[in-house]
Amino acid sequence: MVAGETVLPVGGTPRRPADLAEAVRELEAAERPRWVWADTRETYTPLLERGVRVARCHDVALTEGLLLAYEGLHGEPRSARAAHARLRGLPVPEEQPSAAGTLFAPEPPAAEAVAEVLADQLGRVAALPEPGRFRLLVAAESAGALVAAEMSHEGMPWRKDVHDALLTELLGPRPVHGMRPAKLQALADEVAAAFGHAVNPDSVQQLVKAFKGAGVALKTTRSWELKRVDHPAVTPLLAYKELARLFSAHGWVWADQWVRGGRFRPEYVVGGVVSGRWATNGGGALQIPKVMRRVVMADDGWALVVADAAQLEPRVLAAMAGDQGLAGAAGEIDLYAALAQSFGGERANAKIAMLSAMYGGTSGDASKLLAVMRQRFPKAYQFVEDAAKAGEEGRLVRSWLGRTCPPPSQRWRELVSGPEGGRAARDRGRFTRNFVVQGTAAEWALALLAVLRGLLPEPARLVFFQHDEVMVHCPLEQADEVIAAVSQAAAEASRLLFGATPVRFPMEAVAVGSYSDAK
DNA sequence: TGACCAAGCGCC
DNA sequence: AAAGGGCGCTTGGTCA
Repeated sequence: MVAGETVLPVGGTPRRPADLAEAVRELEAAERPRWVWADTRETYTPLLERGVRVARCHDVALTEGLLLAYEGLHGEPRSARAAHARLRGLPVPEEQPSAAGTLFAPEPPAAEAVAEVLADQLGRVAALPEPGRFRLLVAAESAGALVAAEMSHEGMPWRKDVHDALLTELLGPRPVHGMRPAKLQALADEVAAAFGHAVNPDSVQQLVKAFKGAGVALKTTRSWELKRVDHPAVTPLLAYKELARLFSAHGWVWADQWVRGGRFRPEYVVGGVVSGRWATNGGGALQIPKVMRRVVMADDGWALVVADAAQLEPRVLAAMAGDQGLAGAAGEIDLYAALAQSFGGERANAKIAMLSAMYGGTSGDASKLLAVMRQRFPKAYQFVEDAAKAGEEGRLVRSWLGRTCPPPSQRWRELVSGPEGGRAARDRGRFTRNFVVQGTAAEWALALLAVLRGLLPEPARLVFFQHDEVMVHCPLEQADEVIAAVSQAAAEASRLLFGATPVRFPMEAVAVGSYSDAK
């Protein structure tokens, strides 16, 4: 083991065994400790490659990030090295943007340094007003890091042959490098023909110019704006845009880069979004077009169990705000239907009211419906209004477990006191209004993942997670057990976050052969 | 040539 | 079904 490698069980002595993976395997089997390490992906991935899995960990860097954000220091370097330097009053090293981009990765911090930072972190958590909630957040975030590393290792089943057939059907056969596929080229030619001259449909400038020449003034070439234009180029152009995106973002080149051995292996970035949602680094795993779902197929004799949390955000709001009326509606499977009677019997209006409250919408009937919401569900209404007000005033807001939004930038402070200040304030108000809901929904989903991971029978594996949706790949005969595990995990996640609440969090799972059959 | 930005659109 | 917030990614285009 390299000197300075940092793996230690909580309460134990730092260990530097000759064979790290074997040592972890043995200790895990004997004691099931909560492993502490500087960075889960770095340390856990090599363990997974040796077939070693662990149940629990404490990720020092992720925890530091959560604590710094809580302390109003969002964006400060959060690595274990940086945390240790801060603790010792030494100069804090710059955050490495990405290990891949650097020739010489910084030396990992010594186990003793990690132990010091851990002790400091536990102390900072204990001093918080709600230490129990924050501990749950730290545990969930760390469990998420385990899941992320495991999902990258396992990969999502991806049938390259089906993918190729789909692309060929939609675009024509794979073209030689640098050329457009036949159907894409045909659409580009149609666009050009409609204008009577050559136009590159990928160039905004050329398109705006061409439309101008045809007597059509466009502000943008967004598809919703094009749809309102009466010109023969519009239909082929819209078709072109849709297919061009498939070709460039999820086409053959993408597959060559990201799909190996029948698996798509993206790198997930835990806590990559300020609200606590995950991001991905390359591969666009969270933006797989719906039309491509048919390419995700279970292995022979296996099934995909797919589940998404229904109407998660309004349920989260109902539980957080402690609004009795709303919580009652959130006790039903269809929350919006249960709200309909409060909004003139219109389910659609109930939905607009809820979404406008959570996102700060103002369009159409929103203000009228919000007035109803304010009167019928005052605590829920007040909850998001308070979050918005805090944001507008430059204050911080926190999720249910304590994830904290970034403070306003210096630029924002300048803007707010200027002539356009109202706009900037309202923008931040919408952000913080949404943050408290989206952030809490994200931590509910993390808790679900953490629990579900522990309930899955061997050899079932989590293979995909997208904000409020999970996918498990398992042998056919385990499908029923996995489906039950999903709803059990949803119930447990709800209990962990909110204790006894009338709010239900339905998560109905289905077993399918192909992802496209899940909805 | 590479770095950077804006537009546009995919997902939740 | 919208509305809103959050992202990643590709292309074209500009600038040094």
